[in-house]
Amino acid sequence: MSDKIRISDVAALAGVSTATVSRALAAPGRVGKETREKVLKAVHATGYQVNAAARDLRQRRARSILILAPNLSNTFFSRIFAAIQEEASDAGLTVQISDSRIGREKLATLGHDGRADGIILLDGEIDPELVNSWRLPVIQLCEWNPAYHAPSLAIDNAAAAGLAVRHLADLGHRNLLHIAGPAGNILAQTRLAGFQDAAQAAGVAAAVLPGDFTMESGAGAAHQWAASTNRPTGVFCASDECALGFISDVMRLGFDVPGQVSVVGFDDIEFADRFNPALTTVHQPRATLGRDGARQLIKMLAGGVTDPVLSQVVPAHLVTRVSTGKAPTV
Amino acid sequence: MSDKIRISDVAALAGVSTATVSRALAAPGRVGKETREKVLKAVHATGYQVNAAARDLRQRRARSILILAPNLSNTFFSRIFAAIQEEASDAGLTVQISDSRIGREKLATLGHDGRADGIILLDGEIDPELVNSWRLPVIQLCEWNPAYHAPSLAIDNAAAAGLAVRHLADLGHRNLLHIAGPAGNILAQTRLAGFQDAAQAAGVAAAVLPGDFTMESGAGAAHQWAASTNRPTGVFCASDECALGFISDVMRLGFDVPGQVSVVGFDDIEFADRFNPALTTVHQPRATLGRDGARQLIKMLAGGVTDPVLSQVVPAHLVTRVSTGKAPTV
DNA sequence: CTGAAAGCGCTTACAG
DNA sequence: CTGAAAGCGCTTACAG
Repeated sequence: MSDKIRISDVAALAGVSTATVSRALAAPGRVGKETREKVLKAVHATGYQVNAAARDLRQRRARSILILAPNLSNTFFSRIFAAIQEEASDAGLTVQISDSRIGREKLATLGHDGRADGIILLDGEIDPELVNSWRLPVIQLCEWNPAYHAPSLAIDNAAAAGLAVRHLADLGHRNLLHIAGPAGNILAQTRLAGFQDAAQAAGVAAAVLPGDFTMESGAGAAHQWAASTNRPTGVFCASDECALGFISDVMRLGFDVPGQVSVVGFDDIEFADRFNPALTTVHQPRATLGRDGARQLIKMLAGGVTDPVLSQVVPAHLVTRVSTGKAPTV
Repeated sequence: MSDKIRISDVAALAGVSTATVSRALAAPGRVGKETREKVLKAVHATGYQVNAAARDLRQRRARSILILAPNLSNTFFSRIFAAIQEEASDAGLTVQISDSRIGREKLATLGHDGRADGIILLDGEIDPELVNSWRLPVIQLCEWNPAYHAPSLAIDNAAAAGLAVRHLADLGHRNLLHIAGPAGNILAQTRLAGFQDAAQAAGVAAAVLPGDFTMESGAGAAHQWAASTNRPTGVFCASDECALGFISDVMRLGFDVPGQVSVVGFDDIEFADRFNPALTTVHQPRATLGRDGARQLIKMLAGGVTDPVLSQVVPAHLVTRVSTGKAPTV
C-alpha cells in the first residue's frame, strides 16, 4: 500500500508477466479466466492503477485535448468549456486549457510537444503560420480564420446581424446604430458587414460606433449616443456585454429602454434573461457548439481521413425579450 | 522537415550523442561552446522540439496541475481559472480542468495516474476518503472541507455575512431575510451561520428562505417574499446570481429596489456593477485567490515540506452600491 | 493463452 | 566535456 505501485509489482504478486497484467486489464478476453482472476486479485490487493504517462508514451498519444481561448476570464466560454469537458470525459480524454495570448514561443510548442492529441481553437487572431505549423488535428470554434487549415464550427454571424436589423426595422426603427467589436476580430467584422448589408436592404440609416465587446465600451457608447443629435432609436450591439453596458448607462442618464431606444445584443449570455429590461439578443447555442466541436475533433482524432470534417455554419436565431419595442413616434 | 523529429535525429545530424543534445538544450553550461553551437544548429535545421511526454515520464513528473470544480459552466470560476493558468504558465506548467462531478471512479484515478502533479480543488463535497487517497499535493480554494488533509485558501465567509448584516442594520433595517445556498454546501452553511449570529448580535429579526445560489432560486424567493406579510426590508443573498434573480423578479412585481427593499449579494461578479440597480455585495477577490492558490500549490510541488503550506483566511469586504438604502419609514 | 524482449523518446548517473 | 547504457512504466509484435 505504499506510494507507487508499478505493473511489475502486480505481475510479481500474481506470478505472471507484466505483459499478461497489461492484457488482463486492457483486453480481458485475451487472457485465460484463471489468470485474469489472479491478476485482478493482485491489482485489487495492491491498489494498482496504470500510469497514464507511460501508457500514453508507449502508445504515442496523449489522450488529451487542448482548448485555446483568447481570454479565459471571459464568462462567455464557461458553458462551452463545460460541454467540451463532458464530451471529452465520455471519450476518456483529458482537457487542458490555455490562454491563447501566452506568447508565440509557448504557442508554437503546444502543437508539437506530444501533450495533446488535438486542439479546439477559439481564437482567430493567432498568426496562421503558427497555427498551420501544428501537426495535430485542429478545429475552430465560434471564431475562425480562413487562413487556418482547419475546419470550423460557428453560427451564421452575418445572418444573425441581419435578423437583428430586420427585427428593429419591423418595429419601425428607421435610424439604427451598431456598436461594433474590435476591428481585427472576424466576428466583429462579420457582424458589422451583416448589419450594414441588412440596413441597406431595409432602407434604414445605419451608423457605427467603435467598441470591443466589453461593458465598458457599451457604456462609453451610451454617452456618445446621448450626446448626438438625431439619436438612433435602434441599437444593435456586437455582444451582450456591450449591450448591457449601453443600457445600463443610458438608463442612468435618464433614458427609457425600450421607450426611447431599443437595444439588441449578441450571444444570449446567462444574464440576458434576467437583466432589467430583459435583453433581446442573438442566441448562441454554446453548449451545443462546445459539444459538437468536441465530437468533431474526437472524430478527427480517430483518424477519419476517409470522412473529412467539413466546416459548418449553424443557423442563428433571435430571442425577442423586453429591450426592444416599437420605435417612438416623433 | 517531415513529421516527428526525435532527439536521435538531431544527435545524428550534429554528430554527437543524444545525451549531449539533451544537455545542450536543458543545461547549456554543461556542454562545450562549439558542441553547443553544432547542436543548436541541428535543432534549428530539423525544427526539433522535445517530446514532453517522454521527458515527463523519465523525470517522473507531469508538469501539469489539475483544476477540479463542481460545475465548469459556472461563470464564477472564469476569472479564477484565468489567474491559475497565468501563474501555472509562468511556472512552465500545463493546466487541466475537470468537472468534479464526473463520477467516483474517474475521480479516484485522477490522483494516481501520473498526469497531474497537483490539484486545485474548488469542491468541498467530494467524499473525503477519495480526496485523501490522492497521492498528490492538493490545495482547497474558495470552498473547503475540514475532513480533507489539504490546506485551504478562502475568504472569511462568516465575517463577510456579518458585514452584510451590519450594513443593513446601519441603514435602519430591523427585519432581515437571508436567501441561503444549498444546505450541503460549506459556503452556504458558513454564510447562513454568519448571518444568524450577526443578526442576533444586532438585535434584528432574521428569517431564512432556502435557495441554491442560482438566479432561479432568487427569483423564486422574490415571489415568496412578495406574498409574505410583514415583508423583510433587507435581504442578504448567498450569491450575486441569487440576488440578481431576486431583484429582477421583485422589480417585475412592481417593487422598488432599494426604495422598498434593500438587497445585498455575495461574490461581486462582473455584472454586479452594471446591473440596475448596481448591486451592493461582498467582494471575492477571485483573481487574487486563483493566483495565490496556484502559487501555494506550486510551492507545495517544489516539495517544501520544510515550509508547510497553511490554510489561509482572506479578510472580506463589502462593496456598497445602489441596491441598498435606508429602510423605508413605515 | 503466455512470456521474453524491444521500444515509446527522453534524461541521468556513471565512466572516462 | 562527452558518450554508452540504463531506466522512467508501460504495451505489443513476435514466438511458442
